[in-house]
Amino acid sequence: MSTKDVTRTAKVQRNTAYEPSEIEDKWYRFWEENDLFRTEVNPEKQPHAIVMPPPNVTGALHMGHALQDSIQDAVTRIRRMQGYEALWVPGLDHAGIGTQNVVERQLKEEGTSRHELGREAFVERVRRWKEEYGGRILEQKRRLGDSCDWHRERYTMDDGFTRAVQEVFVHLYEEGLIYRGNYLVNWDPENETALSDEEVENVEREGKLWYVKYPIKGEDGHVVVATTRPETMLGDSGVAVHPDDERYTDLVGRNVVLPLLDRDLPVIADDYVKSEFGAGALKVTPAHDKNDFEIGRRHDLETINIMNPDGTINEHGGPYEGMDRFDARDRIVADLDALGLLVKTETTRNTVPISSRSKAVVEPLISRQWFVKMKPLAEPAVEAVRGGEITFHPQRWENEYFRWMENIRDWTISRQLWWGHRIPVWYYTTEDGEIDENRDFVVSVDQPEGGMVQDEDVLDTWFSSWLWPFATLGWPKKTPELEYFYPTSVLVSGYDILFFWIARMIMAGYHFMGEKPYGDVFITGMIKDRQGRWMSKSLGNGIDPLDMIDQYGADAVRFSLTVLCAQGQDIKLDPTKFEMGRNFANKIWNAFNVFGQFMEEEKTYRRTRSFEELELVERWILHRLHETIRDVDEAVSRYRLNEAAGLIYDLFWKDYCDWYLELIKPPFGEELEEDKIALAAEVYEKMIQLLHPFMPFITEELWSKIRPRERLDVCMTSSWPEVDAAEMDEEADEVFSLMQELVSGIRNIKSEYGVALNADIEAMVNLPSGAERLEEMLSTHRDYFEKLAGATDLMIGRGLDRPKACAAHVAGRHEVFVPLAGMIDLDVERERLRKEIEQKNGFLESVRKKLRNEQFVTKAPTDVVDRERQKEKDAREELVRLEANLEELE
RNA sequence: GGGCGGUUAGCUCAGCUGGUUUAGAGCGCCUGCCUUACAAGCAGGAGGUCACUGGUUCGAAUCCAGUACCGCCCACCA
Repeated sequence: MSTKDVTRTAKVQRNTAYEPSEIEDKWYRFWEENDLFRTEVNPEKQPHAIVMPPPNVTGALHMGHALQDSIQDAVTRIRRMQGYEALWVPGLDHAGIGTQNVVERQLKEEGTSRHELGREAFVERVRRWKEEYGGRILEQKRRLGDSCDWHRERYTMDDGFTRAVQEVFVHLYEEGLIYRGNYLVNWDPENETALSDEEVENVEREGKLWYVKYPIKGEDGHVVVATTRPETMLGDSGVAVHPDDERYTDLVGRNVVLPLLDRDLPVIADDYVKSEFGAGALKVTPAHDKNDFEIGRRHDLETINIMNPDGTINEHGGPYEGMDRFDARDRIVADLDALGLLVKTETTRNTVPISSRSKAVVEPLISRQWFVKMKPLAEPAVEAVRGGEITFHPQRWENEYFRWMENIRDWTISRQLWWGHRIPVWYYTTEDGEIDENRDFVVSVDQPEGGMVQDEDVLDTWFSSWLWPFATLGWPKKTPELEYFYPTSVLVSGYDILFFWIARMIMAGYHFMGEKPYGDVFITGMIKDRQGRWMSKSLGNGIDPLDMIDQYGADAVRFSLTVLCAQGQDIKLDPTKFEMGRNFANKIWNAFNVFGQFMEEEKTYRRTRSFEELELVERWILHRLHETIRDVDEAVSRYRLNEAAGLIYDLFWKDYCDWYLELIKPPFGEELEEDKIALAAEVYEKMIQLLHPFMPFITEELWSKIRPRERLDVCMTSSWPEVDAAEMDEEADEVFSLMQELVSGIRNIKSEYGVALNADIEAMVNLPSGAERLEEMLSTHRDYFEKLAGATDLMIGRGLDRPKACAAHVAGRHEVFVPLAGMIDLDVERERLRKEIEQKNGFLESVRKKLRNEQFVTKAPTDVVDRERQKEKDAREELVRLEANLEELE
């Protein structure tokens, strides 16, 4: 039976079992079809904007998205309810290498390749692929309940974005911040493209260190060099030793002979060489090692590139030409061994650079690429964070940011791919159609002159996504949106893309907008598996959020993730964690029935009593509600959403359900008074609002049931609850808390004596003299003791005599006696009391210790001391009572 | 080699600017309840020398220093 078909009898509002799937799609469609996520430039309202980290077009929803979206959506929904014009910009990233690989794999299955297709056809193919499959992830995000403004969905390769990217390139070039040159770059032989430093992972691996003899030219003897990559010797152009190394002083300036190729290599002296490493001599391969490149430059050594883009050895490799680099390595080692030139082989651990995309070993290779000078961009971005204009949450990430920014290196932005933004650089051609290297290139968005050809390369994907916060709002056009929503409010992302994206956006923001892209950066932890490992396809340890939504409901998934998301800590996740959220959703759902079952359809229940006229538990629950609203606001303002969610959870479950509802609930067969329904619904409604940002679907459904509504009166656009000091009541809080303790005391006694919780019993509440007001308040609510503890025969008074055979519970200066005729086991009771006395004594002793300490009494603030004194007094009185009770039993 | 994070109940984790914290939650465990909102629940309970060693302080799970183990990030040692 679906919720829509709930039987509507005279008493109408009764929920059937909670079934998330029955309400989630319905409400999402409602919100979207009624354009409720839509934002506009509205000068009447304060803007609040979040840009969604754009997922890859090839991507599928994973737990990281679910976590980050839960947070972004919660913040967006809170702000919307608080009256902000709350924009959350969705979008997609074209993901150059990733997407190209996906389509290439597809082509391979079809028995063809991109090269067979040709560039134009291939790009068209990718475009079609994107139309068909791309952006499925955004569909999936709708199932989470993301309240993005879909009208503003952007794509890093849409027309506007493409324009923005090209203009940025031209702009930076004109400023002298983009340059082209031949440098040693990270080369991915698998994808045959250059990579930025950030795209290279350094992985520690077991490796080998080979010691090789290089014979000295013209005499016997040799120099021993050590290498982890023997194949690079084909490109050696020198051997370096330390200038102070006396072993080699004579050799400097002379030549050694490169084995296998019989090439002469000069021996040079350079500070870089560490004499204590290996034999103290270093083979220098300028074309294939960063340090060697520098040494080569210093000593004017030849740069010999021995490798083809696909990782095979090229014509400079002599007999090894055409071999794969790793085959060549094996062969060279064997050949050296055969020649007696291999001294020894050691195993070592060394770090190997790996392409983060293809996982292929990255090769340092000389090639002509485009670079961005980063230092000038970094400076204002560093200043912004240092000066507090941008704040990271948690703040410790700022250190990581500074460390990277302060050591920033130039950014290799050209990629030898087909899928991506073409570099807006144009070349003149010679008569045979080749690029004319003798004429200067032209940097321009549009083709400057007929016949000129555009640079073949595309730009690093991040070169477009770093513009995300303003390009999504229309930049480079000066749009009203840009004016209104920029700078955005907060960026929510994981630390894995701190350098790739977050830092670069800050640089781009200042450089192109002259202003920060966002004021706060919320860095989430990463989702790991139960054992703390990264979730990955290869390990098969991923948890699919869509499965979890099917199983537990989107609200449960969101709520659980939010609670688990504490201050940047990684989350070790396993599916049972979602039970917490599901159980809570179920609780919320069922709690409605307690009063809902008495509500008549199409009737609005409005409280008629003033606050003063309410009964104790009602004043108390309102007090707790407003306290919670206050605390939630405070937590949210500091981005402590886990705390906010926890506060509401406790209020709803511990206070509202366990105490308040239990007390107002009428006995079976009786009605709930209208005015009580009204208050129950009032508090429930406020809690539903507080919960809505975290659990949007269930709250929306229940919102619609609490009272008759206009069609568009939905929870998501309702006004965020506000603290009402007039409905806070410290006295009610104190008295009710005491009542709770006394009830717990009675329950404990019943449980210890094996008396059923619902069994009727007699009880006496004994109050200290002078507590007339308290006595009166408790007496007015003697039914509380009956309902919650089964104390049907209750006496409340001051200075009461302790009955003979009874169990007692002491609560400060108050106590409750439970006469259990014929049931009291003196031993059990003595044991109970002794245990309590012992505990209390320990506590009293710890308090007294403090008070005996003169330093404490004189130095600690008076309110702290007073509090300790009060504690001592209370504990003493409590002990007196406990002991008196014990004596009665002796 | 530098830097960061973690170490709190059987498990997973909260615990903010030091003082109502002889420390909380969820799960698990024990006892009793199918009490007409909810067994995805209710009531009661057990369980912790807050990793270790020092220090600061009247007072430390909380601040500082060091140690140990676990994890992460960065770095050009062939």
